[in-house]
Amino acid sequence: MRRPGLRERKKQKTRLALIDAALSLFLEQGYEATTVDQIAAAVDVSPRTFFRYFATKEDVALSLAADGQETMLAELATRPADEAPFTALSHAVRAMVTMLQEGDLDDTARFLRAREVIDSTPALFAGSVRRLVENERRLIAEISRRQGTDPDDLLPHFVVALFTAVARVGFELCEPADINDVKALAVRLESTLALAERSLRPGWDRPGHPV
Amino acid sequence: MRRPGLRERKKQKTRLALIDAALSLFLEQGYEATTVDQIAAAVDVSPRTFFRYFATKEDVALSLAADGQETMLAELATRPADEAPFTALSHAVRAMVTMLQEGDLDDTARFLRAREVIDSTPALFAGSVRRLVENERRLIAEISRRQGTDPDDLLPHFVVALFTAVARVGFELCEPADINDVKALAVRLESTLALAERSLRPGWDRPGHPV
DNA sequence: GTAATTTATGGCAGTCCCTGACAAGTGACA
DNA sequence: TGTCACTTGTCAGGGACTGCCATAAATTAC
Repeated sequence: MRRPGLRERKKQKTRLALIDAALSLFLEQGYEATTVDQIAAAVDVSPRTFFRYFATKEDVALSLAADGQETMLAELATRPADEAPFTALSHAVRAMVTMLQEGDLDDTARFLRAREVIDSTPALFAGSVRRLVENERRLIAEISRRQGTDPDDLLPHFVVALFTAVARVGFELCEPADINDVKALAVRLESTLALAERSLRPGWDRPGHPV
Repeated sequence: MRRPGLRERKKQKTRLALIDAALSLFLEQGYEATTVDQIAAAVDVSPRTFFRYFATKEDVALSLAADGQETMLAELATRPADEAPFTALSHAVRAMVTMLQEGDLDDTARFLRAREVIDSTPALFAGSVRRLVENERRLIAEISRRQGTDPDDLLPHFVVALFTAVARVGFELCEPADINDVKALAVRLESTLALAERSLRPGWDRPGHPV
């Protein structure tokens, strides 16, 4: 775990600075009202450089969530192969929240701030869901690999789509109480997972159960 | 059911012409590669007019699916109030497919062509999911109205999100067999609905069941 | 320590999506 | 037929995003 070179550290620094500046501006004056020129100017960087860090304007708000998805996928890969798919997926999301609780305080605050902006901005919320769904392909691949089934089977698609739905509701903004700490977020997620658990028949997510 | 005036008929005609031209171009040279100028030129209409018919470039491909969602919502409103939420939603999607089967042949062909383009274009697929999710708000409102519960309750959110997931998988392109007729689409949808039916516990979508 | 190489950045020109405003053309209706 | 409402085209412009090239900084080689 050698600390990376100066160049790399600088890059991470500007990346975070861009995210922070963008989130502040989005909260202040709204997402569509702020231009990337403004964001770049706030960090004292050229607009061209902004697009070298983030492919699109919405990316700057969604990149943290994307990171979360990566850790989720990584966690999923470590789950025992004999674990039921939905159970494994549930543990994977939990790992994401756990990482938030254990991680750097600044990082956690930033993440929650991004969540707040995303939830209150339709365009960003849509983008967030888009990413979630795009990520399903990888989850399906991993699940069908674990089960040794064909990725084109209906079941893995169904399991993953259903899981995505649960995760989506679990991370949703719960009115009227703002979720401003990780704890409340974890509670909300757990109650949604529990609801799913008691709504589904045992063994529903494994092949061979039906008929 | 009086036929609308000339002005209205002309508008519908250009609308369909724009959709057809756009779908052809998208299939031919890809979505990103075609500009709205090209689409407008193909219909002999100014680019400005294109945006009077469709708010965005992706709208021209998604508007038919949006129409389908409208008929679904309308059907949902006619379902008996004592029907279980998920059952009512299932009947609502079925009504959409039925309408396709009974409707004009040109309309059906156009719809399937749009579906083909959407499924093979990541950007459009993403937009399609976005619309689906945006529509959830209305579905949630309707479901909680039927049940007499608070729209902020976890349950209606859960039911609708889960239903959206099922519908999404049901309309998915099933490799390697292309779904090029409505019949095959209906079959796929039914088998997904059946899978959901036997995966869920009876009464899961009504309040009071848990504990 | 200096030179050579790699990599990040800035500036610029240009494309495309999308919008507001105004003027001109076309159906609706008395 | 004449007035009114609505649709369309044109124009100007903003904002997102990209390719290209020159410059500056950090890394590596010597």
